[in-house]
Amino acid sequence: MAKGSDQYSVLPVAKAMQVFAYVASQPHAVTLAEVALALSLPKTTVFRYLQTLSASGFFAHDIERDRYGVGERFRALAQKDAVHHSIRRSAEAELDRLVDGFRQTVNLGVLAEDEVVYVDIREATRSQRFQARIGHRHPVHSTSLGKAIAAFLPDETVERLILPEFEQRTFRTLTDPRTFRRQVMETRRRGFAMETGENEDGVTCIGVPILDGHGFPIAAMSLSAPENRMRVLADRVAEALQDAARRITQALPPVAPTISG
Amino acid sequence: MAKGSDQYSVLPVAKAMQVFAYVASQPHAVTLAEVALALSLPKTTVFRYLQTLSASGFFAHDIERDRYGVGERFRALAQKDAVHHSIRRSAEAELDRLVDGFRQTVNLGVLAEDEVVYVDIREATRSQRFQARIGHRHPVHSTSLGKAIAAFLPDETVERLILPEFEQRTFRTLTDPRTFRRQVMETRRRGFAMETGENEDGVTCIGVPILDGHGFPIAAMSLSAPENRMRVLADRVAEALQDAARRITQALPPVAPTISG
DNA sequence: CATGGCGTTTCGTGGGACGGAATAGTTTGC
DNA sequence: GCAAACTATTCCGTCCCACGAAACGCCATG
Repeated sequence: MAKGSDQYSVLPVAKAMQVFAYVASQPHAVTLAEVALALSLPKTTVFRYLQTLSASGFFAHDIERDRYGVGERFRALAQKDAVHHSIRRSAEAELDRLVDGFRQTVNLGVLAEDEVVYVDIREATRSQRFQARIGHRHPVHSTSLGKAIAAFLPDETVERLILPEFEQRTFRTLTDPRTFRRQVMETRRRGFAMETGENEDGVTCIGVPILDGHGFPIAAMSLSAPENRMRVLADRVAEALQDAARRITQALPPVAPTISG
Repeated sequence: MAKGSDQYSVLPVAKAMQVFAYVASQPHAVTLAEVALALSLPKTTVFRYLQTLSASGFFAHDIERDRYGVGERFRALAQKDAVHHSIRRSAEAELDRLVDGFRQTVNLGVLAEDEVVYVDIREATRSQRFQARIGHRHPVHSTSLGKAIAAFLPDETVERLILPEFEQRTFRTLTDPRTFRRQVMETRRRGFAMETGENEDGVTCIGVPILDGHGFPIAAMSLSAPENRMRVLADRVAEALQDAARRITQALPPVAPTISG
């Protein structure tokens, strides 16, 4: 039970987290007095933390019984994190294997707010000048990650992703919705997506979806290489990516419920 | 996004929870600058919160990449809460049904640190003088809840529950380990546990285990009544409890992984 | 070599977190 | 049925420490 006195720790926050941990770990909804006693904190202080945590939706205050429990906001966050975490965790080993095998940059991405978010990136070289960074967002239509995911989404969802104005990121970016639809069909058929300098000049990508147990594309994985390099590697890369994606699907925890759409 | 300025809110805590929510909702590990920008908070402040949350184990600080993500402590809590929550939630309707049907107090309990913890209680009458309260703990050997759970636990675990000195709560409490073992066998055979004034004078209980998909007793449910009342009801109560428990098992989310033993 | 972006550290200030004590409201127990 | 004991809530004065601007140092970038 570290006191959290690490130079920069904010005491109210550290103590509130103690309260948080206690409440979340109990099998039952708790009372103010119980928490104060268990943590040896003044009840006024605990009272304020409970109020604060309830006000922000992390706790639920059952007025009737005057008891505090974990709230839906917390559960929603936990659920979201669990999904993301299991994706990253299951993909780890395969990303390493790919970067070792091809000596090229490998990306893991998910769809969020209709954009591709880079979630993990393994660089082969130090010259990362043109690479994306973790957390960066790129359009769906200009990336192999985006195309790979879109291809395995229900048609309605794909239509929603089609913006009136697709951003022209390079002179090669395909901005015509009809072209996009055709590529989606093509990707769905052959199982992997391609992108040649449409997102970043001189860089080519091959991407594959990562499907959950229900066949839903919860993420995608891509390998990017300079155009001339990729010309040689393409076939082997496509093969390797698809194999890796299959193994990741296997490694995923059984039936991630994905409660909220 | 309520500011959480509800009279008693502690600002540092409220803001730290904003940080918490942001980090947990992102699919990727985040940087200090990203959080500060996203939440429009001064980076010094965010820095301190991230430090505090990392120090307390809720966040994991990846020093290598200087990124913050959700930590294992948080996941463990979330997991624990999810299990407890799903038990309570699945049992709710059945508890109500039982209390309505028999007009007697109904209890829901789980095992924690080798004791029975009351997790939900529905009182039929106002005279709650002798009843347990939510969060209270009673011994395994003197309650029908405890016996019901013990009966469906692996033998090794049952042995661990047997203390050198079983507490004598009433003059009827059975304190002999051999008697306890015999009752456990008996309970396992017939599917429900009985307890007559062994925990509280004049009160008799019948308890049944609530099993998860693997047949593991994750909780138990009991109905308590005055001895003379129970004499009449016993058969019907045992029947009803077992039916209810079966339905709760059905209502439980598919395969609660129960990651940690 | 210069520039910008980042995380870390410092520091002085003032607001607000703190907790004891008083209040109010409810249950317990005789 | 009244007193005692418990609870959650409110009040208030003190003093601490959370705050955030600014400075610093460290890579990367170009």
